[in-house]
Amino acid sequence: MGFEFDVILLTGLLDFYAKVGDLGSARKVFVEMPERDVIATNAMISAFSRYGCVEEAKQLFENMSQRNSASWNSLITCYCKSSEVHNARLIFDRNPMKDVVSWNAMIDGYCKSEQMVKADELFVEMEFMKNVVTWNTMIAGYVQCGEFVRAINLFQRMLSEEVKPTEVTMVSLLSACAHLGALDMGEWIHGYIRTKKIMIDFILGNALIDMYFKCGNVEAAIQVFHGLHDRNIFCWNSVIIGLGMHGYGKEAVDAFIAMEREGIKPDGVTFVGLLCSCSHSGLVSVGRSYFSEMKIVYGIEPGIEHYGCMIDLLGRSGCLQEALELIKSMPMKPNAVVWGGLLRACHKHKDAKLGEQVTDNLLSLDPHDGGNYVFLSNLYASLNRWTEVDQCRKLMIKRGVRKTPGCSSIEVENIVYEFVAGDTSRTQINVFLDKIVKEVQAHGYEPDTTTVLHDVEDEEKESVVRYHSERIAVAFGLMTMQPGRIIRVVKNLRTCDDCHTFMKFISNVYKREIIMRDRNRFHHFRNGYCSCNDYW
DNA sequence: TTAGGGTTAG
Repeated sequence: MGFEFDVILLTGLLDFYAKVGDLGSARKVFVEMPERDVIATNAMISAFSRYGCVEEAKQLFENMSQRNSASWNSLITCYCKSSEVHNARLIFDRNPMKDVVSWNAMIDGYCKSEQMVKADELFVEMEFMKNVVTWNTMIAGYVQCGEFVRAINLFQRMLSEEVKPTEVTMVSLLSACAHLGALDMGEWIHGYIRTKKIMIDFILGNALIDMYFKCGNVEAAIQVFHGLHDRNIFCWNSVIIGLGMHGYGKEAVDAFIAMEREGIKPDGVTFVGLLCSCSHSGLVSVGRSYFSEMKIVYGIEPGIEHYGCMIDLLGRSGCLQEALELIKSMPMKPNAVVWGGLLRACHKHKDAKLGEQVTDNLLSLDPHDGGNYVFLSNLYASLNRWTEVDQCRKLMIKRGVRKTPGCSSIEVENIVYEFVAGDTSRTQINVFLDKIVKEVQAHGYEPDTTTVLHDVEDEEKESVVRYHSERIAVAFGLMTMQPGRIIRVVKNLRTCDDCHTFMKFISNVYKREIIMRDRNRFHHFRNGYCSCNDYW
């Protein structure tokens, strides 16, 4: 009795040390235990696994005279966590007492290393052994790999096989909806959570808030936030980031103040959200002062991402020199994002001299990002420097750099439709789009010729800009959606000036609200105006 | 003692 009690107690202590980050003490407890049973040894293996000490875990495992299934599973997890999926598989295959946990651990290992084909092979092989964790692992895996539609499809299969989803399932699905901008689907999941009375904890609450913001429904996001019993730093951060990306800079700052009042300490992510919010709303002095307070008042050392926000904030508002000085004063080496922010600012404020200087740095750091070349090319184009535009294009061809194709999606009746720039195969939509162009031209819209070079590497420049993906998506929305319904479009890149103007005209001429999420932020078009005040 | 979920800069 005494021995058992000791072992259980000491194992608990070992586990406690491991979980609070003190591997040394955990190991000491283990070594000094008078006797060690399987459970204690498994706990030690898990502790090693937590800290990536694969060799120690393996040694301990190999020396065990007796093992239970948890021993095998702990080692599988250990290899997976250290990205040694191949070794995990060797243990998995050797394991004589495979249970559902072994399979799930192995599937998760494949998911985390983005080997979804292998994960799916095991998933299929499991047949009736699958439990809800298996399904959750696969769904989360697809989300982590960016295969959002697959994740949703798998969920539908899960329902058809009558497996009862859990709050974990919901979190992954909401994350998929947030990425896709699939509001209808997100709302359906919220409804499902309510009818099935699924507990809304921190994580699920945060997933809902994030989904509503990223799908363009600010009010619903705020409502969920206020409905939560408890809010942790993730929830506050999502609110600050969400408000900022919709252009509610002042409200984001207010949220930050409210958060402090509630006694929650901001972290690095909070400041990314806060500075970014200031940047989108042109709150230059507020942003400057929060940046300077970060370390002194809040004890948070600014990271490269915070410098990135500041350079964007300063550059966008026209303080190009100050932005450059800040880059020079950074304690770390500036990366492509930092230089990219300044390049965009040079483009906006038509400073070709600084733009060239910045580009040298940028292209040496990130020679394969097509977007950078496009931006430089646009900068030259806006200054009528066509020789340089041409050189830029040739350089891209020489280096084999391709611009990411523009892609927009729109959700109609629960189905997400995707459109790619320059797609002229959908004749009906394009005919309709041409009609829209004529209509808004009659109301004063003039196509901006400088953005014709937005897609420098494409031969069919004309048709590409005429059929930028967001235009096709909006045309499709106007064709298929009931009058008065908000058109919501998600684009993978930043929208160009010309499309931005075009959307403003449509919102006025067709009396339609358009909410567009681009790579950077949200644009709410209504009555000929955009919520970003043309500042983006 | 073993498996699944959340926020972040161009």
